[in-house]
Amino acid sequence: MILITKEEAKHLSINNLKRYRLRKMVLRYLYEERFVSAAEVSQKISVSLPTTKTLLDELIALGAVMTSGIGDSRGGRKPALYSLVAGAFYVITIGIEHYSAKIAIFNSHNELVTEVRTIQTNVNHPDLAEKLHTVSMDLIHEARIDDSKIVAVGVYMPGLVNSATGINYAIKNEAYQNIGKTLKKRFGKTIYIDNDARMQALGEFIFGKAKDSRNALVINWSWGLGLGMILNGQLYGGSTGFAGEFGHIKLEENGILCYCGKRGCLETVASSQSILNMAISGIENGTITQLATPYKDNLSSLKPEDVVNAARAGDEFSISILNKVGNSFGRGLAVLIQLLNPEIIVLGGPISKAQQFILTPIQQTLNQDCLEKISSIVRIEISEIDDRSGLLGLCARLFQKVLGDVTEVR
Amino acid sequence: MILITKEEAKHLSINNLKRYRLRKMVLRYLYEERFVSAAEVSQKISVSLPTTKTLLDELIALGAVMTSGIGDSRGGRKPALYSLVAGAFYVITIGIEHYSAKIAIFNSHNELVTEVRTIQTNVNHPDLAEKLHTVSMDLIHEARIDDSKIVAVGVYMPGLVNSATGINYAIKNEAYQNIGKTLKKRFGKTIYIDNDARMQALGEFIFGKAKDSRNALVINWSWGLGLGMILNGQLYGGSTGFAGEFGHIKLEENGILCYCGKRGCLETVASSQSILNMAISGIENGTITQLATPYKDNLSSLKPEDVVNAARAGDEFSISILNKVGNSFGRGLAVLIQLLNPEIIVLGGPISKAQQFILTPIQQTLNQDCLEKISSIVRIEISEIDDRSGLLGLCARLFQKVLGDVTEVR
DNA sequence: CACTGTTATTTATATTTTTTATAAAGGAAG
DNA sequence: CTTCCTTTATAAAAAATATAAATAACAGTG
Repeated sequence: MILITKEEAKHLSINNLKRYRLRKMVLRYLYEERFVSAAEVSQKISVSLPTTKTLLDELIALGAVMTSGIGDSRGGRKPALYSLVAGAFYVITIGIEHYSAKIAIFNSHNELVTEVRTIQTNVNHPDLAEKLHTVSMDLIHEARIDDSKIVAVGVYMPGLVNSATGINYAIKNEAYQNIGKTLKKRFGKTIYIDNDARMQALGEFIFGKAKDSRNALVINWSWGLGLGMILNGQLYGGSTGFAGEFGHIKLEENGILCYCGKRGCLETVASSQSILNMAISGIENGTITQLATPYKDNLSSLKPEDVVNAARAGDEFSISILNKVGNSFGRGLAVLIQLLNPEIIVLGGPISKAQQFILTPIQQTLNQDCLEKISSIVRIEISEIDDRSGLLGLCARLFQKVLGDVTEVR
Repeated sequence: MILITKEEAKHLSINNLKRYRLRKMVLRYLYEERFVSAAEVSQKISVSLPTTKTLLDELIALGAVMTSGIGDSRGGRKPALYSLVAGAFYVITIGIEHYSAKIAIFNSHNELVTEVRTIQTNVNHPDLAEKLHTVSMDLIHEARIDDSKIVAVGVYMPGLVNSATGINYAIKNEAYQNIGKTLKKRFGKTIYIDNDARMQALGEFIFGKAKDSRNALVINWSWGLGLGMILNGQLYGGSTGFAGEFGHIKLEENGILCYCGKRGCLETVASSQSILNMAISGIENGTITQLATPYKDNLSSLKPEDVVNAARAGDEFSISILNKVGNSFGRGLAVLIQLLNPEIIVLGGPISKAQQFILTPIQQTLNQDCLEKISSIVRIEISEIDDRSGLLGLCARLFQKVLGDVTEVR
């Protein structure tokens, strides 16, 4: 076995432990950099070139690494390049959403090796874990993957998820609070569970707009306001994994009642639902708008996206709604910026697709509410990968766990 | 030299680099643990006992480490204990406050080896750097410290300090925006500059109430509201060192005008100044209060501490003021808790000394504004070391820098 | 107080790694 | 096309490190 558990690693002799750690460092570096020369690896892991070579040779013998051509030189002999074998390791990623779940398998080049299969279900489904396992097995067989090469299974889900324990405290059904335990039994692999917004944030950090930003905030702007944070280059989850409850910070003393039971939560004035509420009451009151004709007698089919599209088509009423919502959202964002001084904020979800109709009012509010020195350095951008950032983030997180966290390695 | 610069380390051969890193790891471990056996060191640095022994012997020969007695055993031969020599390294810590500066020197046991000398001055003093240097030199001589054993000089100051560059963007005077540069010239040592609230947070994290809490918030509750954050066990400064502007988050849409130019900042309703304002207007309006007699004709000498003391003596009016301020503060704190899910919040500064008179209204507001799952796990405590947490934090930070950040060491 | 079990320390040997030297491969300049 | 320089690759010598075995120190027990 190339990778072993922490428990097994404890029983290794000093020499074997060193070897194992070096191997993991090499694998981690190859995972992150794709094509590297032996000299670069040697530099990175602070080990002489001959030993680096034997390490690489061992990994080649184990089938995890391969040589792939020769690189460019800046004056001397061209180096042989090494890379991870794409099929050396696989991870299964599962994204649980409100009424559906996505399942997909990635290889060690972060490439999808299966379709993203979507199943209709919900968090309280009686045999969710079993269903997820069955579908995963189907995918493994279809893609003809050797089961032993699956190194980890990851799940993201909404709610208050403590990734250290895998327990979701927002779910009433006790059996599914701790779905990790059930999955562990079924899969017999390393299981990792985290919150959906956090995995999206990691996806943006590694593959998206927040790449290379050590301090980034990613907000999924939809029915709720999911916030994932990258702080000091690390995913931040808080002491019990509940960090990022951006939608339920209270900005109005006597605001609208939120479904969480509190009053004046940001979600009550800056979510998809608030957009719908405003649109519906406007249509009912006979406001002139493009939305009136198609939806007047069919209010229940009105979706937030429709308001966004109408705004893009020039509908003044829709623009004013987005303006209001943007201002409210901006007030919350200003708080975040003052507290965390991020260098980038990435917005995802349907509302973010309103582009300038939403960015302009946000910026307006930030100018009002923030210290100039702090707000002037932050970039606000719209995600380009928010349909898959969660699964990608999960994929990256799993490989981080399996190949060693940068922060873990001593 | 036991410690060298990063630049020098780059020119080391692989073997010497390894040796150097191991030495630093040993020193760091001894700095953190005080008394350890060779076996423990060996474990910690993943190196065999014989080599650990030679490492320790070398460090003893260099005068940085000494044996100090023997430890307890659980059945076998008692181990020889090793510890850092107290006088092996020293750091100079400088705390710049609004109208004064504190200077003190600590040894590698985090012990003060001089008095804490206070000089009257302010950030815009024409020759602040020179004065600080002169006083430091006096202290060095008085304590008979060998100058070569001073390994770093640290400064904390209020404002928007970027600790990576040492520049303070809140100070108008350009020459003193970058006091680090001037100090570097004078001292010729590693200079570290950071924000006051952050250093207090680190002090609490390492020596105070937040010890062993990986996610802690420390608030200095005084004229301003200084926030320092420990997230994932690391000090958090944001992308440009401006994180923690808790006092200037906007919670009231049309609130009081703040000196920062914005309206409705938390500081306008939850700082020392707001306590004074309420007390003064109450006294002027003839409210019955213990404060009336001593201060009626002498309002300018009224201090926030007086209100706190009156409350403790049972003065209803003062209690009601603290109640209001506690509620306002609680609203801000609720936002912090929802976003960051800390396990402890440590309050320092004069207002925090009001104990239950302020904790009760805070808790009340938290119950209203927070999700129960998040607020129920957070402990709110009053600092016991807030008169010296800043210098202590700075001392720890300097040794972290010099002996290698845990996160830096690979 | 001798005996046994346990842990710490030291020494000798075996193993691993680095260093140094040398060869091979390629680029740049004349 | 040759020479010189730089970089990579490999082999052999030298140094550093780990392992294992031996010794020392101590606690508990009969």
